[in-house]
Amino acid sequence: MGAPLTDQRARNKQATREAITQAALQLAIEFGPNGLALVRVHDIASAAGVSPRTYNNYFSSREEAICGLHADQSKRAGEALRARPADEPLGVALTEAMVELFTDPEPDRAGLRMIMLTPELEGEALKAFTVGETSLAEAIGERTGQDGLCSEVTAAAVVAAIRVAGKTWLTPAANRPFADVIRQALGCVLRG
Amino acid sequence: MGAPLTDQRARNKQATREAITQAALQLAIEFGPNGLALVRVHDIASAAGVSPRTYNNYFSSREEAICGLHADQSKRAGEALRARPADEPLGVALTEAMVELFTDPEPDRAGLRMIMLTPELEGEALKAFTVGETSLAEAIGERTGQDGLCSEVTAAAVVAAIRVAGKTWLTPAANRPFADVIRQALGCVLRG
DNA sequence: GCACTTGATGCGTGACACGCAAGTTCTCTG
DNA sequence: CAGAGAACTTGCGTGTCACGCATCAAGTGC
Repeated sequence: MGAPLTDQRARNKQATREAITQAALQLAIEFGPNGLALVRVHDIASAAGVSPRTYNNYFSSREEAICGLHADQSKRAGEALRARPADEPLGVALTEAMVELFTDPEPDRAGLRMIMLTPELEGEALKAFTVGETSLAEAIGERTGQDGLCSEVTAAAVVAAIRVAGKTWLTPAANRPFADVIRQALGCVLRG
Repeated sequence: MGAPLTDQRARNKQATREAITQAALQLAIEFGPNGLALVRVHDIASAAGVSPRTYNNYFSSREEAICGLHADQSKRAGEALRARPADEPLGVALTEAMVELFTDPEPDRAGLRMIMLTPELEGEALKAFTVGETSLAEAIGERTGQDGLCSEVTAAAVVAAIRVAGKTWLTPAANRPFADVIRQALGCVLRG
C-alpha cells in the first residue's frame, strides 16, 4: 500500500482489483437488480480473468466487489477539497469539490441505479459512500481549523447530501445534470 | 403489519423478533468484535428459543440480526419529531426529538460499541441508521412544508450527525452524557 | 544470477440462505 | 361455538460461498 506506484506489483494488484470490480458491476447490471442472486462468483472471476479463489482474496462478498469502484471514488473526497483554492469559502469549496469529484466523468446511470436502488446492495452502497467521510473530515479540519467533531459532522452531512442527491438524480422525473442536483442538495445543509 | 396491535399474532411476531435480536446482540458482545465469526446461527436461535430455520425467516444474516434493535429504534425517528410541539422551531424540535429518542433509555455502551466499531458490522450498522431517514424526512416535510429534496437532505444530515455523535460518545476521552454530544453535533448542521 | 517476498491458484471443509412441505396456533364468520 | 382458512414455525434437502492451507509463479534486492 505504502509502496510507490512505480512498483510493478502494486500496479498489477490495482489492475486486478479494478478488473474484478468492473466485471462484477457489469454482470450485476446485465442480470438486473432482481436477478442479483443469479450472479455467481465464478462468473465474476472468469469475466475478470482470475480464479474464484483470487476473487475472494480481494473481496469477501459479491456486494463488496460490485460497489468497489464507487468506494474508490469516494475515498478521493479529501483530496478533491484540498484541490480547491484556499481562499474560497468552505461552502463553495465543498460544493465545487464534490461536483468535480462526482461529475468527472458523469456517473453511469445504470451503475449508480444498480448500486443505490438494489436492496441487497444497500449496506455496501452506504459503506462505499461513508468511506470518504474520514478523509473529507480531515481536509475540512485543515481548512477551517474548527472542532474535530464539527468537521466530522460536516463531512458526514455532505456525504449524506450527495447520497440523497444521487437518489434524486436517478428518479426519471428530474432529468437534469447531476451537478445541479448536487448544488441544490448541498445548499440545504451548507449555510456557513 | 397493518393489523392492529391487539392482534395476538403481531405481538408474538414482534416478541420473537426482539428475542432474536437481543440474543444475537448479547452473543456478539460476549464473543467480542474479533470473534464475531464464531457466533453461530444455531447459537443465536437456541438462545432466542427458536429454530435456526425460524431465525432466518426474520433475518438473512447475523449482521442484520445483531443490528435489528438499533434499526427498530431508528424507525421511530419520524414519530419522535411529530411528538414535539408544532410551534417549536425546526432545529429545536429536531434536536430534542433525537435526544429523547436516543437517550431513553441511555444506550448500552457495549452494544453500541459492538455495532459501530466492528468492521464486519459496518454496512448493517449504516443501514440501521439510515432506515430512519424516510420517516424523519416525511415528518420534517409535514412540519415545514419545504421542498421534498430539502427535507430528505436535512433528515439524512441529522441521522449522519447522530451517527458521528455516537462514535464520539464511544471514545473513552469524552465521557459525558450522550445527550450533550447529540446537541453539539446537531448544532453543527442545524442553523435554521 | 540467487535467495526472498508477495500474490495467484486448487482443494477441501464447514456454515449458511432458502425452497418446499408438513404441523401448529390464532382469527374470522356463519 | 365450531369449522374453514390464514399465518407462523419447523425439519429437511440443496446449492453456494467464505476461508484455511499448501503449492506455484512472478517480481525484487543483494
